[in-house]
Amino acid sequence: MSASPAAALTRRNAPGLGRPNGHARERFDRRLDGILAHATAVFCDKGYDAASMRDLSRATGMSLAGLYYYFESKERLLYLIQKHTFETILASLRQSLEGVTDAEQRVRLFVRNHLEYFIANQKAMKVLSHEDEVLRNGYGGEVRAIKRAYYRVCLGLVEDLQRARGVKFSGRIAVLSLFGMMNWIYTWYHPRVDADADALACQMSDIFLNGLLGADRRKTRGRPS
Amino acid sequence: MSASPAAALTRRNAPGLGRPNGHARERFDRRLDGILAHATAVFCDKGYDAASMRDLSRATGMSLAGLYYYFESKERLLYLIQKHTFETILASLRQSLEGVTDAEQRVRLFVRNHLEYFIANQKAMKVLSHEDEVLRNGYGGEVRAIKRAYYRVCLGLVEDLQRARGVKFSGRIAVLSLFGMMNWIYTWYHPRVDADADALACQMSDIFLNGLLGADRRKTRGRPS
Amino acid sequence: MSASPAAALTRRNAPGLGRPNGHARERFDRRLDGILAHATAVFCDKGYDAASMRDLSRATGMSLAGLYYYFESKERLLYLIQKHTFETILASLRQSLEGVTDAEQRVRLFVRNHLEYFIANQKAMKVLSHEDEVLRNGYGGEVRAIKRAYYRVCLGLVEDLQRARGVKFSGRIAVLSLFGMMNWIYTWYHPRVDADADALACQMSDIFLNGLLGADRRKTRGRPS
Amino acid sequence: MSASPAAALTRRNAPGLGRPNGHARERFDRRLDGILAHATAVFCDKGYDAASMRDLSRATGMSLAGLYYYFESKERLLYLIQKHTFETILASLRQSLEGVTDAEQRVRLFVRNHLEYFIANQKAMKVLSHEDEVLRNGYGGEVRAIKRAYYRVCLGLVEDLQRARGVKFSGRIAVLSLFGMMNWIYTWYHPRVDADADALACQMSDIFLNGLLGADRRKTRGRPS
DNA sequence: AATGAATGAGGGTTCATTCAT
DNA sequence: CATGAATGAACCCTCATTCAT
Repeated sequence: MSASPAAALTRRNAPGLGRPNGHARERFDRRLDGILAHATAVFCDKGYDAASMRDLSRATGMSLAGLYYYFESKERLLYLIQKHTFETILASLRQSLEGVTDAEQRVRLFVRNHLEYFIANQKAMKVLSHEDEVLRNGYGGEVRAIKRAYYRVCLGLVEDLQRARGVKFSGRIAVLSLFGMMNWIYTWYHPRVDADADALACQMSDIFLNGLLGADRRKTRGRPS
Repeated sequence: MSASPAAALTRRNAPGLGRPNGHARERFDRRLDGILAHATAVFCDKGYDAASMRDLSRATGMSLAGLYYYFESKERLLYLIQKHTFETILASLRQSLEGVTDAEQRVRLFVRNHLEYFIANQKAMKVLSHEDEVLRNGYGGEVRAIKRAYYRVCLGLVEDLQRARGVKFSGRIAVLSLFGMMNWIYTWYHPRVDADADALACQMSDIFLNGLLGADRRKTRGRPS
Repeated sequence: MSASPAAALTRRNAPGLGRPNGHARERFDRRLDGILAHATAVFCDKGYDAASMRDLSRATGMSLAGLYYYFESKERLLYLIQKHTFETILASLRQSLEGVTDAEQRVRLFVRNHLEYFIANQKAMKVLSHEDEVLRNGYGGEVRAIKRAYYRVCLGLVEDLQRARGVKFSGRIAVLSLFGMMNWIYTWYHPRVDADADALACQMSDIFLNGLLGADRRKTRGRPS
Repeated sequence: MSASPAAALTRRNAPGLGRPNGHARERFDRRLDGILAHATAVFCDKGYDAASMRDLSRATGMSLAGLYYYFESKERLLYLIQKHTFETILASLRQSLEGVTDAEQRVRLFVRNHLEYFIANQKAMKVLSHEDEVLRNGYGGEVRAIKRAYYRVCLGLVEDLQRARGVKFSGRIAVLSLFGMMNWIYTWYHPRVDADADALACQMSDIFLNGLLGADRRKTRGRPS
């Protein structure tokens, strides 16, 4: 997995086509990542639609036309941000799960990975969560594909757990509820007042796992009359 | 609680100042509610920022200028939608809780009320959830105040439950997690494939309540190593 | 001369066509004059172009549509104001000059009449002076005709003076300079700090008359080198 | 004093930040001055409020959006016109007065400078005179400050004259009357029928100076009975 | 006698984007 | 490698005006 949003992505003006791995390319990528970071902050603060290319120009200190040297459109900028964010969290997840076999531990690791990344990259994650529907056609499809893959990993973990414990519930709703809990934090999380990622992951994992597994052990359940 | 967004709200051109409850007023309010409904749909589909007054004009079949006869600004339109939605759900909640004393039942009722309203008014609830930060100053403040009130009711119910069962956890995080679970459904709920509101409420309540209360009865807990 | 702008003017909806001098007509005219007065104030404060019919509606307390019951257009409103103002000042002038034969006195009376009316009806006079070119076609022509008549009266007085004193100068420039002096006061006159109309008239008459007549008695004249 | 409205003024898109006095800057300023000139003509003909940015776009042959590349608002356009006009006339005045000590000559020079500039730049001067109140806040304040300075220069000259000749009259009213005479010409001056600036200056100076100084030498004065 | 409801046209301004340099 | 200059389309909103009632 690339550490840089720029490195692995096709671009409009990929420099050094004739001389791969050149210094020019590195410099280009570094610039590009810088812009991406600023764009993330701007999209996070104002929302994709309300953010203008001029806002980005101001934030990056680069001219409007200069931006277009790196990115062919505003939409592509959002796409690059979202794709990179998703790919990074997915890669980090795979690494995290490696070698762990216990079903519950694996779910806990999923939650922790998600929240750690979320809190360490709050702005990007808000852009991912909040600007979920704006990308259309090609861009949208690609991002949705990664998202589906990520979702399926989680669903798989939860179904493994079901099998391991012999409990029955809707995996879909369980997983989507979990994502709700986790993704919603962009609306309320404040680093200075709220617990850190690990603590949060612990609490949410508890709620989620107890909620699913402890279900059959409690008495008063069911719909309110 | 008024069944109409229009009825209880001050407006730019309030007709019938001399004869309250007159026919003119009724007709006005009906028109206004119609516009509000269409606007809700448009804001839901395109997002507030991306939706233009021309979109609304098209959707309502009313001229652009005609829209401004009813609403002094696009922002006010969103405000009216959000305020009415919040007020209605709050009123419905109060009615729902009336006479019920069991702490767990009260939490379950909160969840059911929220999800029932959410699913019955999906578009409005998405606009409420998704366009959370766009309203500024006066409008924003008013809506945020109602939201805080709604949050506090929920927090109160959860703390009552804590006291009743003698369990300890962060009410804040519990409640915000619950809201996350519930509000996130606007990103995935499809009436034709997913369970109805009651069933959903039941499952989410179970997860949430078992998650909080069943915690001490399970063994393998805590952070993954 | 009518004391009311309304009485002598053709109107769109002249009530009581079948019963002249009826009470309805009187009431109509009174209403109309009230509107005219408010409109004068609004045009004075914001300028004709920047003033909207809504501003007038607000200022008069009458509905937008109600305004159109009395005046067929915004332009006509300005026309009525300007025409009435001009006609009144002209009528007042004629009365003032009646019986006076001394050429200088007649000029002084012209100045005094102008300034007295100007200061007593500052707002109307500003609207007259400042919105000089906005009226087009029919309306514009009519007002310009009265204005020309007024100008000619003044020119006549000055030429009489020339003949009486046997001095030579451009009557046109003299008269237009005088109008400049007088009309410009709408840009600076403050009732509380500046002298009253009579004193002002006296000073301006002095400047003007000494300027024209004392010319041949002074030595250092002519263009600066 | 700059001969170009553009040269001395801060602008939205000031090119050549890194290379002052570069060709880019010159080209920019030339463009800007051209727009300013067209805008002056349009404001003169239709009035500021009635003139639309689309009118300016048409007059300049530049796109609407292009206009905004040079000027951040319509109001700023008027501001630049007025400020430049005032500054130029003030600078020209200072140069004109230099070395001249005779009090009367100095007043005559003031008049001549004013009228020469007025007639050479009729449109700009009309915009200055007629759109006197539309600028608000910062813009208005700045222009008003220059105007006050210009007024004070004139008042100073007139007071010097008073002292030199030992005559008594209200300097304020004298000066404002003089401005009235001079500024009013935008309402009537036609280059083809009226005398040139010098002749006009001579006549107005005569009226004004004789008016003030010859006052005590004439007999029949004072208010008409 | 007066108004509520409605509109087409147009207002000032900003948008994402391009292209010659 | 990056920008200054420029644009067509669209933005939100207000305009003078009408007409059924």
